[in-house]
Amino acid sequence: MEASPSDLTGRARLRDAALRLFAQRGFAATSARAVAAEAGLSPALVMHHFGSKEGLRAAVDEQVLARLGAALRDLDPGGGDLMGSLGEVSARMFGADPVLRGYLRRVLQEDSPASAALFGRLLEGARSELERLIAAEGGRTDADLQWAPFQMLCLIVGPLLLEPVMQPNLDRPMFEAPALARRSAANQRLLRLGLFGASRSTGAPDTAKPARRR
Amino acid sequence: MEASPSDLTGRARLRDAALRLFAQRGFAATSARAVAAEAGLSPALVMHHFGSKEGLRAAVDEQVLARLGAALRDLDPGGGDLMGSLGEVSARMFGADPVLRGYLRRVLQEDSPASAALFGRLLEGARSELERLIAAEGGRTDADLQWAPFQMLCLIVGPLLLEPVMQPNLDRPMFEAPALARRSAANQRLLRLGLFGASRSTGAPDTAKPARRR
DNA sequence: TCACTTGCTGAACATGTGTTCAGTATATTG
DNA sequence: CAATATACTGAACACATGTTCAGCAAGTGA
Repeated sequence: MEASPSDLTGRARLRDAALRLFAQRGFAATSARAVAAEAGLSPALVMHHFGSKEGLRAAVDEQVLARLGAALRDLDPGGGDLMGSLGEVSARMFGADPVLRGYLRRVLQEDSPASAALFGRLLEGARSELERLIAAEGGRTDADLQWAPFQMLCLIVGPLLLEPVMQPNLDRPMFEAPALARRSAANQRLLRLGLFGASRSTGAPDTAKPARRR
Repeated sequence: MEASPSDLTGRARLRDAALRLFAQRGFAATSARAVAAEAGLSPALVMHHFGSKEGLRAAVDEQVLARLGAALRDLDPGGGDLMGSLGEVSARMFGADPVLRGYLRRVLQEDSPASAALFGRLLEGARSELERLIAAEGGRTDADLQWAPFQMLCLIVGPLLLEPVMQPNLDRPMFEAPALARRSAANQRLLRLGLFGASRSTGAPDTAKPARRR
């Protein structure tokens, strides 16, 4: 059961409103007054609770990164599905919440140390995932192992970053479940076989159905 | 021979200064006064020449898209190198000019119709490139042909978008020539063979040297 | 010479910004 | 009950913003 907005404390409502507006318009383009109005509260309350607009941003960052960190943490345990788990988490995180998507898009666009650190964690995840992938495939590869994790991340994070310009070129929402599943499958196939390999059925089963009309 | 800043007309100097600052800080976070100061001119001149700050943005957009369009236009003629030509143009465009890179990053982050249209053109380029790739490979593929062009673009545009968060995780500049060449090679290999295919020497020759220390 | 356009400026205006502060309810604690 | 802390507000402050406007200097054509 979700708590209705008016049930939350002022602090939480301000933080949520800020998350929404920052995701939509960006930090610089969002005024403290707009946040307060969205939350139905007084602008002065922002200062009371967070000290400054920058403090508000920090609080929002913290909450988002906590949510993201939690999601990334219960990613490992299965260990079986190989890189499909990244598609999983991306589905659970990004697919569910367009606001979170927008905010993450903004964060990954900055060049603050915090952003670089977040990306570093994603990179580490991609690296270990890649190692498992390689091991499962027999340890044989001619690929550029320094760059491969970045390629993985580009494939996964790219659609998130490009959503605003990509979506108008598609006929169905990019982040609904079937599209996500299809993308995840396409990424796995690309990484394992390239565009031209025949899909021999070794390794993970192909769970994707091309469930898109047209 | 480059024209020194003081040789340019006020209008051009304002536009160039705006390009620089928009690329660096974003549009919303850049004041008309800051642009004027960067150009060594009066803020009122922005209004005189462009009517409004939005007009200034339009002028900058126009110039950048013209530059980009020209670069994309003399991409086709060769026709031989397959998708390597995209690496080529990306090297000539993005590698050369960090300012242009920053600005393009900002543009691809917006959700204006102009941005979507620009991406649409990139997408079309990727599609035709992909068709040539498939034809050259014998026309046989199990890949997801609807999604494949997006995958290509993610691999190419991803490093551009992620530069601010990626660069701190690397020990060499991402957009110097050898890194670009290496990335282009890695992308070609990934698309053709995946991470695990043996690099049989059919098709385009492998022109990349892993010219990176460490 | 005059009139006229063009590039450009300084000062000002109205508005929106982040932030401060005194003060008011409401609850909690002694 | 009084005392105190907490959540919250309205009005104000200092400042930055986009924009306007009257006017200056310089070049051009008649």
